[in-house]
Amino acid sequence: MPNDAPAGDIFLDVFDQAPQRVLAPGDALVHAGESASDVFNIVSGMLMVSRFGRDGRRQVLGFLFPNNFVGLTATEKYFFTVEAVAPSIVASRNRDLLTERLASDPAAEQAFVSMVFRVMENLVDLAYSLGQRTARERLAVFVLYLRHRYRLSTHVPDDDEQLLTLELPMSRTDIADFLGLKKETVSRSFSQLEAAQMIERIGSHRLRILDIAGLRELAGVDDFASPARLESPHVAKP
Amino acid sequence: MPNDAPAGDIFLDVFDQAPQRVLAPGDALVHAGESASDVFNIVSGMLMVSRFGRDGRRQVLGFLFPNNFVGLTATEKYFFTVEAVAPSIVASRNRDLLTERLASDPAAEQAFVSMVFRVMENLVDLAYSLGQRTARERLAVFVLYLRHRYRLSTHVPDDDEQLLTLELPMSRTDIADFLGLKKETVSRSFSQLEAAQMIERIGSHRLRILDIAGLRELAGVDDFASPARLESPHVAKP
DNA sequence: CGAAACTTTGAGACCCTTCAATTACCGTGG
DNA sequence: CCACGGTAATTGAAGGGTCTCAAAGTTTCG
Repeated sequence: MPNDAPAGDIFLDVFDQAPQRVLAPGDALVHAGESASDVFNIVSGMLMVSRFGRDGRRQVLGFLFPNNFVGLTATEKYFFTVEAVAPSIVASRNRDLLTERLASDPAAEQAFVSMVFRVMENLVDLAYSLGQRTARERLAVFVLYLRHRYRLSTHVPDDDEQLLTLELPMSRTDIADFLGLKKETVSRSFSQLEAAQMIERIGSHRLRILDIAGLRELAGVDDFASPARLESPHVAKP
Repeated sequence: MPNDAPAGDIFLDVFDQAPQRVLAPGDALVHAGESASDVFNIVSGMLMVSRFGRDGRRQVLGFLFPNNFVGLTATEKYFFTVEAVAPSIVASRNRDLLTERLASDPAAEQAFVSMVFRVMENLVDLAYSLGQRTARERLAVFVLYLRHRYRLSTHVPDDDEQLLTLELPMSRTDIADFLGLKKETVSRSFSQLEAAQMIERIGSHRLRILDIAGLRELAGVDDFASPARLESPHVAKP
């Protein structure tokens, strides 16, 4: 599941000195249907969470950055797949260890629950994008989303210059399956954002943000996080 | 947030003898942006959870049935709106009461967390529908979703005859905003399902399922719940 | 350096949307 | 109980955005 990682995810200390795994792009960390006995924490790199339909269609649910947790599930089996999109290192622990940690420390439990809610809000944002936004808008949101996640993961100030250059280790197909589009549409939409002077492509896996205000305007959000969360219009009953 | 209600949501006992509110269709229970100091439980009727964009676009996130909980949020403000779509009765409690209940009873806490994960899985299903399915498929899923939720809410056996007749108290626009479509498309897709002998419309707010196998085939799921959760194909790395 | 894979761009088709008109539903009042 | 008016739902026709199919260009990596 997608997942933010603000400072205080203290429960992540269960991964201190945990065994680590090295993943190459394309390597799977968990397959849907597998037993969910282990939980994970991203040490470095980038991973992708997705859900498959029986006919092979795929919805990417989010991307995972360093200090993001993997292992949310209601049942004892994962119903989503997690795989690396960039070379990555992942720490793993038995789920029971986490469960004990949470049970014995209310602050950790609290931090965990709060993380779960952040994941849920990310899913709500994704649903809003998929259901309501156009292709160009979705891509603008995506760029801001990546920037936001890089910022959380690096703890760099929000206006830092280096956040204007973004790495895109995933393929166009991955982006397409995240945004509910086809890869050709993703390419075309990138071209349009570039023509509008909002971004500049640097090769095919890096871009530079030229007009963040324009992107925010197009996306309809100030930051990626919390669009329309503070106040909003709603259907008036005459 | 959408929400299933299997038997053991024992934490709902905090709503015993709680004050109740009566809502008419269109009445809001919570507005996005409002303080989240209260939590709620649906006693009867049907409500709808939605998220608004600043330009007025709306994504409906789910529908709420009796014994569904309202009040999930990471922050102290709600970022979604909940309103009645049918005449409803809702019980309310101060959030602190629930917090104490959960803190003092591990079983209740466990049940609560499990409910949160179910909500999350519903959001994942929604994202999959919005991103990957066609209009007709989405509507087929919607019909099965309603049936599934009615079943959970009534505790009637899965093959019960009465689950073949469904009430649709919400408007076509509500359905459209749930499925990421326009109301005309919803109408047309209903017509197509009817022409395909899968459903029969009875007035505009009731329908009868004629071919549940066909709907499941079209939706790509056996039941509404857990499509592709058990096992799934996934991208092979050549 | 060269081949394979990925990305971009183009042209045409299709599905959903938009705009518009008709029909059905439903609450109100006679 | 029926007539009426307003709102919601359905259906039709035309348009637009995204998808499909195809080819050219670029990147990556052995």
